[in-house]
Amino acid sequence: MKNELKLKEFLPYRLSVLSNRISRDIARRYQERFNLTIPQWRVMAILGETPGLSASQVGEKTAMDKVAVSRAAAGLLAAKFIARKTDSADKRKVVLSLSKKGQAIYSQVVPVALAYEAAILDKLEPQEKQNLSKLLNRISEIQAGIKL
Amino acid sequence: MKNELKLKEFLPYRLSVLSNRISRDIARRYQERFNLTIPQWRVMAILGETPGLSASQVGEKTAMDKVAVSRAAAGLLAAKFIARKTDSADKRKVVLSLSKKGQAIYSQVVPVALAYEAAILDKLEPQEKQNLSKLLNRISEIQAGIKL
DNA sequence: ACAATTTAGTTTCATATGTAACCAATTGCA
DNA sequence: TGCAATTGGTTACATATGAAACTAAATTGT
Repeated sequence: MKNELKLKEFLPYRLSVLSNRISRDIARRYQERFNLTIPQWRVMAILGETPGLSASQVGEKTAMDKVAVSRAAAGLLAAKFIARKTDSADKRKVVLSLSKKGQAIYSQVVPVALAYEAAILDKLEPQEKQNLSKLLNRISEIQAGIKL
Repeated sequence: MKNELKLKEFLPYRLSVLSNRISRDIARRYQERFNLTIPQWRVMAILGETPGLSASQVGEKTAMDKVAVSRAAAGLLAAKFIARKTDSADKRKVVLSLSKKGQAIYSQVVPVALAYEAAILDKLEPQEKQNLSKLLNRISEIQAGIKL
């Protein structure tokens, strides 16, 4: 059993540093070109995939808590990138979808996002990409199973 | 060329969600048991490995910016977990090292950190662990090379 | 030797984020 | 029914974080 800690080799640290670098990098692109924060973009991304979700469904799909969704939606609404109407069947719910304007932005942002991802993935072998994807899934499952 | 975005399959998103879950999980442990934030723990971790670093050296090694280091150090100093003295040769510099008390905490936190990591790594095959490590290094290098 | 620049670190201010309190609508069930 | 508990969402407050201004010390160039 190892009993010494080397930060550079510590998995949570390595993941965190890598992920934060990538997120900052992407955040800057979204910010500069489209004036979107990451949470805002996530909400748009999920609405672009699946329009007409309620705020809480957006939360589930994006792994954002409801406050974050609410705030992102408020910003997107102010920019008129999304529309928001209360569900007629359940008046607590709020149904979100991209506006015309939002769709236009969405279709501009998607290529930027995919290009960034491709800048990384294109340098990996097919086999490596597959390993990566499997490992991320495996680790996510394992993590979800860790008891406090 | 792919022209559609599925958030669940988007590498930066997957990395970010996984990394944030792990960080939150660990942060809670450090917080509850030792009253340490993640930046504070990182500073302690690096000082535990390499005592006597200056604040900026700590920043380099931990991938924290100087403001974060300064704040973490202030908190650790208040808790008397580290000592801080200005370098006699260069009086701008501040040399940090764990105090007795800090060392005691350090030796308690290390096993918690390693246990968390082991909870994940022990479920992977040796081959998978190796792949994971290589992939993280590869992607970090690739990321560092992406031009804005 | 000394003004201009750079470096180390801290402080300030503005923004982001998380937790908890809150409001309103719905559901459960006595 | 009718009222307690739950759910969806927003608001308020307290803390965290990042960018930029600032202070002090060291270095550079003349």
